[in-house]
Amino acid sequence: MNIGDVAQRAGVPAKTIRYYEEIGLVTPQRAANGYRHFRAVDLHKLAFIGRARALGFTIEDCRTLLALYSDDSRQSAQVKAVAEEHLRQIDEKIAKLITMKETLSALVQQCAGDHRPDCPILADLADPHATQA
Amino acid sequence: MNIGDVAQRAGVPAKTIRYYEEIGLVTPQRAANGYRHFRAVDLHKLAFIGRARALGFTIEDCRTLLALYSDDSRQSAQVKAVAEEHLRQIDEKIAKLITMKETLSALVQQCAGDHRPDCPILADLADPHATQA
DNA sequence: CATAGGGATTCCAGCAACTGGAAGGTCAAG
DNA sequence: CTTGACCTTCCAGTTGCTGGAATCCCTATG
Repeated sequence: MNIGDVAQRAGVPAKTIRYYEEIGLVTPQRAANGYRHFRAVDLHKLAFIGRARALGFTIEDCRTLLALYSDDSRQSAQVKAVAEEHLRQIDEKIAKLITMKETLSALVQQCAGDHRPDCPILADLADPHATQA
Repeated sequence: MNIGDVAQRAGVPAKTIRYYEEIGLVTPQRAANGYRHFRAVDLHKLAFIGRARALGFTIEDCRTLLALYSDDSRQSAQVKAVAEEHLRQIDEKIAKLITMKETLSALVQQCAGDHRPDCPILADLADPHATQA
């Protein structure tokens, strides 16, 4: 299969696949004409990576997960550890975003949003301690 | 004030302040010795930016917000629009992260996390449709 | 007055993970 | 033989800094 096919089937852009090759995540063979030639195992690997990325794993995590995947002597605890650490980071991000959301939506609600210049959002950014309720 | 003072008071690293100058967010004066010289207004601006960044606004948003802030003829609706758009993006990110979290934590819960190689996390990444309950 | 320290300066490089675009080679169909 | 859809490489840009090297400046102390 050529890169276009794999891209479509794995749901990963061709550009991204080339990038993955560049950083050594995948190593497709080459045809005589210089085209990359992907076998079923490459496709499978790319789909794996695609799903891992969709779950927010970093590229380095993907590398680790792929290594574990093809390591018969792995222990599921190793995989779980990677996933749990990632889960922690997701939780952190969510917490941060929710804090932002709360602060910001409170300000947005206080803002008239009309033609007048007075704006509690700007007022808070300018000086949060002077925020007139 | 020199950059170190401003950094401390505005809660923005000196490196970052230099970067902000480079991209034209702030334009401190220069002393005879080449040192950046910050006035109260610069400090205020940097604190403003710092707070906006803490709320997750992009640098471009900061530029817009600063422009609105110093525009007497602004309409609060303009500010509100920027904030609401940002809020939408925060919501999107949260939603994405929560989806990830749900999927991933379900997998993590199914994983024994012991010395054996069998792992539903890897199994799902390898082939989500074959996931054996 | 020499020097040591704690600032400050510039510039270059790198992070993460792509993405866009230019310039060109290849292949199958009509 | 040409057209159009692929493919190739390489370079640059994205976002928002951050680290480090080499060098300069200022103040205080011995």
